[in-house]
Amino acid sequence: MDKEKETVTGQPQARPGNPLQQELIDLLQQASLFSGLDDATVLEVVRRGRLRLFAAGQTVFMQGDPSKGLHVVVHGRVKVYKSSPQGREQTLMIMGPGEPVGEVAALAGDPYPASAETLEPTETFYIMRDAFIDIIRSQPEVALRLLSALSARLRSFASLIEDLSLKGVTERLAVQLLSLAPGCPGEQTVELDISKTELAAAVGTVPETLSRAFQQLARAGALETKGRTVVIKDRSLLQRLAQAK
Amino acid sequence: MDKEKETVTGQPQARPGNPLQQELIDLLQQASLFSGLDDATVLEVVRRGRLRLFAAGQTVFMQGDPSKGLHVVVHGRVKVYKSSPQGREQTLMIMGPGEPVGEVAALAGDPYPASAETLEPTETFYIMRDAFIDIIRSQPEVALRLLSALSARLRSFASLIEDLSLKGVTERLAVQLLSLAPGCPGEQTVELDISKTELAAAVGTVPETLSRAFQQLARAGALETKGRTVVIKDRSLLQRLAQAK
DNA sequence: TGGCGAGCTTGACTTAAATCAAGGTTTGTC
DNA sequence: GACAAACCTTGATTTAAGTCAAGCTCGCCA
Repeated sequence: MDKEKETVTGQPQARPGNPLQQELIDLLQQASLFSGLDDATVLEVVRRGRLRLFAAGQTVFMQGDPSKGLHVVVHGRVKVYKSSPQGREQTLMIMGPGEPVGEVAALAGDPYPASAETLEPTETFYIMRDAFIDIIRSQPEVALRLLSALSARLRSFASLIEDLSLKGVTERLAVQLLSLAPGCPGEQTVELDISKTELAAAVGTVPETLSRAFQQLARAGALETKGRTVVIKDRSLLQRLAQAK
Repeated sequence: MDKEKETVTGQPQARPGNPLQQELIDLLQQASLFSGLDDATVLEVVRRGRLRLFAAGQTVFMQGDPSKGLHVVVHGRVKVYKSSPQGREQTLMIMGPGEPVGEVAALAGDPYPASAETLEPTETFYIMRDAFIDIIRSQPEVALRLLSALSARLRSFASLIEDLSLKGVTERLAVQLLSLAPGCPGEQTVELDISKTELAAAVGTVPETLSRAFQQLARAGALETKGRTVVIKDRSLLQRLAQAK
């Protein structure tokens, strides 16, 4: 697996614009940022951006890099994270198809406040900063949608802060698992879509501690695990275990 | 000091509109959310909101309350925080004059994701949700300003997450102190504008641990403290001590 | 001015979680 | 199908930070 990094300025691949434009328009209309806009507007957006391809594990941007534009994930997944000099990482969010990445930096023109890398082969639609600013200025609908995307993110950051500060690792893991499992009562099987090492970074801990947290939840009777498969045996118990320590 | 709490629905005080309108317009034009707007627009905003007065330590809203509108701090300060059942608190941010409070909930119409209380006697300008939505729809400028306010907040939340997850208490305290002190080199005196107990909640710890963190910084020669006065003796050392543990 | 109380500090102790080290398991590749 | 490389788990140890319990300091009010 080629893990060679690539700076923001490099262009992994740019597809020719014309034959695929309709496909792209369709894709962007799925994205919450642009959905519900008329074709002409989306066409304008498409004209001003381009597709970029990334291999699995490739860096999309690094914290501190100057921001030149923003990405909308077309398919694949992008992890946004902070890392310490000692090599520990805290995942801030994992963005999937339709979700924007790097828009905060693009808005302000500041350097990226965090790093981003792909978790799997990923394609993004990339819009340069100036074009993006034009679009939100001329399309109030887009600005409103962006506002609601940022609000949602603020809420999720606030609860991550709460959990990191006021809860223990086991509680945070329980929270995370509950958010992955769509929430019907009774037994329920969840297939993790990331490695446990990645899950540890998302929960804010190291793999060893994550492993012990899984043990604790299993010993309590809330779940069972086998590899990446998690069987939630007692959702309401798990909910109780997710409360502050 | 009357510490009696008051729900969001209660109205602490509503000033009569007319004679003070010009004063209010001036105040709002200072607020980053509305600055640079023409008088007519601001007048429209003023018409659709009202002033509210809060005593020191009074609850502005509680996490989970239904959100009815948003506040812009006119004077005083409001602390936004999360709290655990065990009574520990994590401060998310402290908002001063001109800054909006509760706008994320107001935008989405969701319950407040955190609680807020005043740190001192405070006056806010309060706009009901519907009026606020109207304003951002009809005033793209306001939407853009709100976007930049939310972006700034996201950046600060992201770095709080990073610090909580990847740094120790002493490092976080150093970060906090650096952000309070405007940043010229050489010796510098900072007067804390909150109690050390409040500072502990902002740094994400308890007063006992905060006290020991101050000791450590003092023993290292970075600063000296006396009551609420902090003398930064070696700013560059403090910056080094603020790096990840 | 004296005393009361909140806020702050200090010390001893406990607990949670990171680190270190090693062994086992899965996965993917040739 | 065998091997290597990640990935994951387990145990032992260390360290950071929270808790508990006093005692102190300072500002405020009677």
